[in-house]
Amino acid sequence: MDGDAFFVSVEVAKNPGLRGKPAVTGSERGIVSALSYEAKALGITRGMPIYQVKKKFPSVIVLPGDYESYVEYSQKMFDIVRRYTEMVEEYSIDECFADLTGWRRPLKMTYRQILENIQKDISDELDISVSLGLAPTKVLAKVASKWVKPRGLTLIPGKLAHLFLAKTPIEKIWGIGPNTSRFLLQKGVKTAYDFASKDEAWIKHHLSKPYEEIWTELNCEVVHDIDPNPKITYSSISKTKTFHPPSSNPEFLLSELSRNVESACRKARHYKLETRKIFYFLKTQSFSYHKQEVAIPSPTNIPSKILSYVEKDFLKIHRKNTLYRAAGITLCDLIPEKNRQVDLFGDVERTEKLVKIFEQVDTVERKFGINSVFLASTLKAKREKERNEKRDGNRESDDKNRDLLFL
DNA sequence: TCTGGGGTCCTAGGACCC
DNA sequence: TCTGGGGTCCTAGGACCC
Repeated sequence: MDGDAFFVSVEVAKNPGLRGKPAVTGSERGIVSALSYEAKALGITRGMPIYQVKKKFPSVIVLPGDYESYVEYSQKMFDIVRRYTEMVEEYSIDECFADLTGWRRPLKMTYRQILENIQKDISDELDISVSLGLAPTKVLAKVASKWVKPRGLTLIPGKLAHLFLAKTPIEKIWGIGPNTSRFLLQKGVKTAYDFASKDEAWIKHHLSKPYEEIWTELNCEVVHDIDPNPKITYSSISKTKTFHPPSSNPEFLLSELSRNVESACRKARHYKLETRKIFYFLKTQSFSYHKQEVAIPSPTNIPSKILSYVEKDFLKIHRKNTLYRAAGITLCDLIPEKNRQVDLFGDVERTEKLVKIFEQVDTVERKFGINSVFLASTLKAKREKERNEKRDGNRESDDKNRDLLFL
């Protein structure tokens, strides 16, 4: 199941006055995240810069993303699918896989009827539309769900798969990107059918495991099972922010990093994870990265600790007279908090104090909103963000009109 | 397409071990 | 000093997804 122009559909559901109009979301990011079918008809595409949309298509309604609503609708949408089977895997905010095997008899419906009911429930109750595809494997189900959009409902029985695959260009297959498509095209493989009909030895010889698995699934044999377990952990957490205008000011850049570190750590604490290795970078105007990796001696999710490592060799990556457009951080090598080990050479007492302080920060934020407490080193970045929001006329931050506290 | 933000998995090759 | 054979772990980087 795949939501149709999901973010925009939710905006329309929240504000029916938008229905039938060309609209896009993403003004807060500067590029189009999602677009209504009317906007698509005008020639707007995903990823198009917002300023271009405004200039070329002044009639288009440009909206900032409202992630909380999208999550809410997403959950309701998946809960509706769960009325028909518990085997639902939430794949992304607007997509899920569901295993309907064996449910025809208990539900007294054909597979088509089950899909029709899911589609109708979602439409009636949430006022958004989805496209559905039914097939013997995930890779084929993806083909099916994209076959007709919006409000599509496509069944691909294994025996008829070849008919669909013959009409599907190889680059449209889930997991086959531009690079592999180019390679396959050179080898004369143009359609998904060409690919699926190669023999196994050919696939093994030319490609790696993930592509072998796609090949198997295109041939109707299941490799990727449906996993109904909710995601409870991460192997990495990253936060990146592009700012404009670009800057070479080290204090400003550090404060942008500081803000990213804080928000990455907030997420890590929420999932009770600690990092053993961080990776941070500055992105230049020419889209190259000046990056640095640091091993953290004792795992942590405390921003001030991590920041001290960032500050230590920040100057190694920062070059004078270079304009940077973005800064980012990734917490890698995440392990569960309970495995915390004390750093023999670190300041144990201070660390324990910091842990307690940030427990309180989390409590304060739960009560007064995210960013009601932040590091002083983040201040510059905060000011910048507020200026931009004022300029762009976006929704104001939750932390407006509130006393600012910082450590 | 002048270009955001957040992830995952796989492979090759080096270091190191018995 | 020169030699065999087998295995694991880690890291960097590529490719892909939404």
